[in-house]
Amino acid sequence: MIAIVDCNSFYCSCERLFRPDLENKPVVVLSNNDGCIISRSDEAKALGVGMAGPYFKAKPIIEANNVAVFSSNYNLYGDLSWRVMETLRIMFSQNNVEVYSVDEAFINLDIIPLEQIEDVALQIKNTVEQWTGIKVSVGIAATKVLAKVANRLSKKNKAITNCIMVLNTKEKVDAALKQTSIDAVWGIGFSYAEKLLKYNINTAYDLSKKDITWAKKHLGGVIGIRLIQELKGIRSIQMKDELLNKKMIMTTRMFGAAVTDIKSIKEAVATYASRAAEKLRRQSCAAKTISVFLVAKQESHNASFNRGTTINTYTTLPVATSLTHQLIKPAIELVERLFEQGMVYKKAGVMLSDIVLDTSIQGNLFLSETKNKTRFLMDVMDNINFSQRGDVLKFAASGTTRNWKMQQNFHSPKYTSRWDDLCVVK
DNA sequence: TCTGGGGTCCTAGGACCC
DNA sequence: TCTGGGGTCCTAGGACCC
Repeated sequence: MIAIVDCNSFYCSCERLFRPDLENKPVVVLSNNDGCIISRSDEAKALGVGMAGPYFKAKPIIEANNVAVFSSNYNLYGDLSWRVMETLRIMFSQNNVEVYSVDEAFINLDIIPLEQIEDVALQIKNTVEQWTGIKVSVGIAATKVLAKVANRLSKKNKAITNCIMVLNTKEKVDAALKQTSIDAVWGIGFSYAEKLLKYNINTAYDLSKKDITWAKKHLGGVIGIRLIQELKGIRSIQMKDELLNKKMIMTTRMFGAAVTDIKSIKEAVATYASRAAEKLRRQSCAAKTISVFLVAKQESHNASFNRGTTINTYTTLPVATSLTHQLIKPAIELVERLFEQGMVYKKAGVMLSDIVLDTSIQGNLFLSETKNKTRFLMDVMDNINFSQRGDVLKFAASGTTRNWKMQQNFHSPKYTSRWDDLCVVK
C-alpha cells in the first residue's frame, strides 16, 4: 500500500504554531507581493474566503471577520516542512519516503502487513502532530492516485474520518471514486476535465471504467494510460528517488510596483540571477544556458485577468558555471536586448537550464587560481547569507535602493531561524 | 520533375502539480 | 490601486542524416 501524508492548511498551520492565540480563529496566508490568498484555515474557508483569489477582493470579508493575515514566510515553512519530513523518514526510513512537495510526502508501506495498515495510519498522524505540532491528513490505498483520492476525502468530513482514510477493499475504493468529481482527480486539470465531461465522464469512477486504448487516444497518450491504470488499482506511477538535482532553476518575482526604467530591471534581474546561482551551488551544479524574461503590465484590468505579454530570450554560455558574477553579466546583457523604452513592466525572471554536475569545484589543478578563489568566495557568501537567512552579502549590480522589491506587509517573525525572532514565553 | 523508409536530436509549447 | 512562484513530463514538428 501507498500512503500520502498531507499537512492541513500548511502555511496557516505554521503561522499558528507560534501564535496559539489564533487557534480556532480564521487565518490566511498571502502569496509573494501580498497578491493572492494561497492558504486558508478551516475557519477562513467557512467564512467563504476563496482559494487563490486576489487578496483585495476578499478584503471585505477578511476585515469584517477579523481574519488574521500573513505575508508568506518561506524561511519558517521550509524549516517546519523539514521537521515533518524528517519525522516520516525516522519512522519509515529514507528509502520509503518520497517528498512530493513542501507539505506532502508519499510513503511506501509495502513492508507493513495489511491488517496493521489502519493502526499505522493513526500512528503517522499522531507522531507527526506530537513531534512537530503540525496536523496532517493520511490517505492510504494501492496506488498513488487512489491514495490521493483517499486523502482528499479524509479532509472532507474531519469529524468522522479523523483525517484518515484507508481504501483497503474494492467496496471502499468504488465508493470513494464515486464521490470524487472528475476535476478533483490528481492529474486531471482544467482542460482534461472539460474534455472528459463532454464524453459524459463525470466522476473518477466513470474514468476508471475506461480502457487504456481509449485513454491513449483521448487523454494525452501515456499520461492517460498511467492514470487509468492507477484508478483501477494497478501501480503505474512509481515511487521516485529523492530528486537531488533540478533540471531547471527559476527565480522570478512580481515587482512591488510597476517599473519603467532599465536600471531597476537590471538590478532585479541581477538579484534573481544571484539567487538562482545560489540554488545551483547548493546542488553542486553548473548551468550552461541562462534565459531572462520580462512581463509587461497589461493595459486594462478587465473581467478576465490575463498575465500580460511575456518576452524572453536566452544565451548559451561558453562553459557551464555557477559563479554569480558570470551569470549576472549575461543576464544583464539579455535585459538590454529585451528592454523597450516606454514599456511598463510588472515582473521579471531568470531561468538556468542545461544543468550539469559541477565536478570541478574544489582542488581542480586545471582551474586557474583566480577561479578557485572565486568559488571559495561564493562559498563564504552562501554560508553567511544562509546563516543569516537573508541577503546580507550581495553584488553591487543588485542595487541598494531596490524600489522594485516586492511588498510584504504582514510578515511574521523568523521564529525558527533567527535568534532575535525566537518566541518568548512569559 | 520525379522520388522511401527509418532514425536521431532539438525546441516550443501544452498540460499538469503544489 | 491591487491577481504568486517554481517545477515536471510529454508530444508534435522541424532539421538533419543515411
